Amino acid sequence: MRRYDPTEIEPKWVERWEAEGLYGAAEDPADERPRFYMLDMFPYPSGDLHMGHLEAFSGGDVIARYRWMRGDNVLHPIGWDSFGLPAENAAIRRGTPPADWTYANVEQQAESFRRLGFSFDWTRRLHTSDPEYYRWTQWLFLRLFERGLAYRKKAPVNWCPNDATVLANEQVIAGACERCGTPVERRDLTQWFFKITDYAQRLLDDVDELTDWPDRVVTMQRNWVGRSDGATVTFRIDETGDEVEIFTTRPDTLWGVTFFVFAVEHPLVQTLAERGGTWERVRPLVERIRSTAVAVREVGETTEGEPLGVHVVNPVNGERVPCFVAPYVLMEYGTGAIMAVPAHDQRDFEFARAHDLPIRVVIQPEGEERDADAMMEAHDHDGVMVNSGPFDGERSPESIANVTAWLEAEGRGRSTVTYRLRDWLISRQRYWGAPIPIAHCERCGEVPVPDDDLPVPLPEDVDFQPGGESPLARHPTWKKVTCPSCGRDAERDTDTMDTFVDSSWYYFRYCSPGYEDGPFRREDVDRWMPVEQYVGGVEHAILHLLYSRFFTKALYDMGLVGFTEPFLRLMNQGQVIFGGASMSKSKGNIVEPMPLVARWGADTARLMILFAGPFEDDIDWQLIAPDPEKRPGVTSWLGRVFAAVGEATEREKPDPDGLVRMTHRTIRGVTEDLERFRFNTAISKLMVLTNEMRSALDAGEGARAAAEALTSMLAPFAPFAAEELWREVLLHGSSVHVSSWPSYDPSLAAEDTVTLVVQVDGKVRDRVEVEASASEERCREMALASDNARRAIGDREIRRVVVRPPRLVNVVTTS
RNA sequence: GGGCGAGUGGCGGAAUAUGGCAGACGCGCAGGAUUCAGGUUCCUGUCCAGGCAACUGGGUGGGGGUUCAAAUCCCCCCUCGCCCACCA
Repeated sequence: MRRYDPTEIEPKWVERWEAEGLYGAAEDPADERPRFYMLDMFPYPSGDLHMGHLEAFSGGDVIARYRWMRGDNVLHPIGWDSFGLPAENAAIRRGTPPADWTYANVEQQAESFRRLGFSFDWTRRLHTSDPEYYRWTQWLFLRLFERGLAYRKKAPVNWCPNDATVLANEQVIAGACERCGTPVERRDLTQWFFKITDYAQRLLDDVDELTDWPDRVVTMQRNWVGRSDGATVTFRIDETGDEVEIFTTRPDTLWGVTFFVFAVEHPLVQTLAERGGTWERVRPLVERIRSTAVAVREVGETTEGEPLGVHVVNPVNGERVPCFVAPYVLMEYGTGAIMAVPAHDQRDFEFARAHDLPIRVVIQPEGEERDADAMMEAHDHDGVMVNSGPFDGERSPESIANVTAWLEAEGRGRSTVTYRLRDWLISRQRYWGAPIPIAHCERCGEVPVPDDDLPVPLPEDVDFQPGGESPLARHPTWKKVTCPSCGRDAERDTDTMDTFVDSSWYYFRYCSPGYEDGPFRREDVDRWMPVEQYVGGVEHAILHLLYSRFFTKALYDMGLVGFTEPFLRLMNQGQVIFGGASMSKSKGNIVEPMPLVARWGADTARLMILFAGPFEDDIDWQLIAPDPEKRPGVTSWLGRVFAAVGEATEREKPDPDGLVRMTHRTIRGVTEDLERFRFNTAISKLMVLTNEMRSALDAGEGARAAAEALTSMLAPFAPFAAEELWREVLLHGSSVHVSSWPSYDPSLAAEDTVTLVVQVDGKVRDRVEVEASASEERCREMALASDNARRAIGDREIRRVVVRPPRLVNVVTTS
């Protein structure tokens, strides 16, 4: 009999599978198998693989292998999201180029992936930091630029005055620079944006197609786009005659306006304050808020603010109300000015109370009398309009539409839709990213680099130390170019692109690896995509997925692809944590999978993490980690599988009837579980089958058919052990991973006898074996014949007998 | 503040989609066999209380409801987690 020794068998199969080229997706047009694109979110090469990678990629690999065995032509590619800030930080720390650190980590992760036995098609491997990849990132930028979807405008950035450098939000810790601890300031720089807001409505509408995405991700996408329906209303400044627009979702509260508030950045603030004679008091507030870095500006005092000394006239009733400037009004949303209705908006309410401003109730909740003086909080729900001139008595929410229609008819306002979504700021004042392929010419302005000149390469002789401008801007010669349009001296744009741009299209590139005439071939992409199954962390539930959806829609509009949503099904694995907290270097609680693999094998590591619980749930490694001195439970199970399959091959006898039925039931159950990502219960069913085989073998029976089926079903989960058994013990000529998924006979999978539960008044009193086909009448008889049931009934009268054949009978008595 | 999700043995979890035997499967633990010993492997037991047992009673965060029947459906509350948060 063969002992199970993972460290001996696993490296052998890694070599043989690669030599056999087992996992390539077939591009033969005559191949009529259904295509299945199984996409894992590609990793960032920040070191060796961590437990999160193990879980995510193990899940993806199970699906890919299962689909192969179901007869699909599977595309299961791998690549690296290899641009980004950590490489630059490592470069500063170690004084080596970001590329060295990055590609060393990539190689280590690639080696670990191989050792884990993932079924990747390595011929499609990509890295976003390779010139042959970012060439096409730049090409796509230019296509967006041509269509007006990439543009520049001023935007605030986080600035460290000590390092003289721009900081990403993640580099700002508690309002200070993560490197030197200096408080971060705000600066306004000209930045590149993608006009994702043009797609806001489509991004919202099309989530309805994403029926196989987790609900919470769909909800997050919806909330992030954040559509608000309301009205724009124009107010006039009494003292100056300036007109100011506001946006409101509650035009039905217009008669309750008792003051008016501007954002500190609003362009009229200084003029109005000077006119109102308040600039002396307003100025410090404005300057303080304006210089506060974005990453630092938090939810503050709702009541902070200063009067401007001027008034606006309410267009619905001609009332004159005072104007304020306050940080609780944001320039980025709506119009940067609001009408304040303290009776019906909590923030306005708090501000009014703090500044002793009047509060007027104009929406009464049904059947109540609200007294403004007695109110403890705003009433922001539905109700009946009062004190609202012609609209008294109207009920919200219908009143909102009526008031809006009236505003439009009267020319005092218009129906407006506002989105929370902002344009995507894609420029980074950083080195390790794809350079923005634009030249700045004094005469011609922003001039795109011609496609034939792509890629705009990153220079290698660069100073990474912080200070002054970005590393590319400091380079002595790199930025000097001749204008592609007029031929005069011009300068390259020295910003690089957000790494989210790189990751917004990588799944298209996998379809056309090495293609040199574009980012991808349309027929390749239309053949393989949309992605059938996408697997990755929920931390990408918003940005990465939204940006990818935006890219796909933009590419569709350009005629480059034939579909508008990139990912049909999405599955988010849970996080792997330790001791209730996320693993991190600073906490020193990182557990890496590869030492576990070295000791017990990849199959053990994969099974441990997949058996630990539902795929979407978090796993606390501290709770499932075995005693390091002891053999993990799943390893012992594989040992028992080896023993059982080995013994089964030595038997001449056929499988006993009970084992045959169990085998068919297991095939049915595991198949159903795999369709629903229920890896933990699938594995438990395989364990049950193993136990059943053991019993049969111990009873001197055969188990050969069960051994074949078990080995097949084990293949997606423990590919090495299954392959060893398949080829070396069951002696098949080719790999289990290209064999067929076992099928089941429904009549054999059905149970022949079942346990009939006999209840009296809802309490279980007996269990009786009946044939699965037992009739209602037969079940009733069996139940009433039960001694235990009769004893429980006693002398009480039977009022009713509920029969659910063949599983349950409930005898209801008079008690 | 808003949104979403989750609370089941000593532990991870199963049963929740479709109301019908709560605790599958595994870990751990206890006892036994093998072993010089540790580890390995195998067998038995393991929700709580009472009982030698048959069995009886209780039990899925708390409270209420619907139902012959609720871990599962409905309402209220508590706790925890995640996401978004001055969005007018």
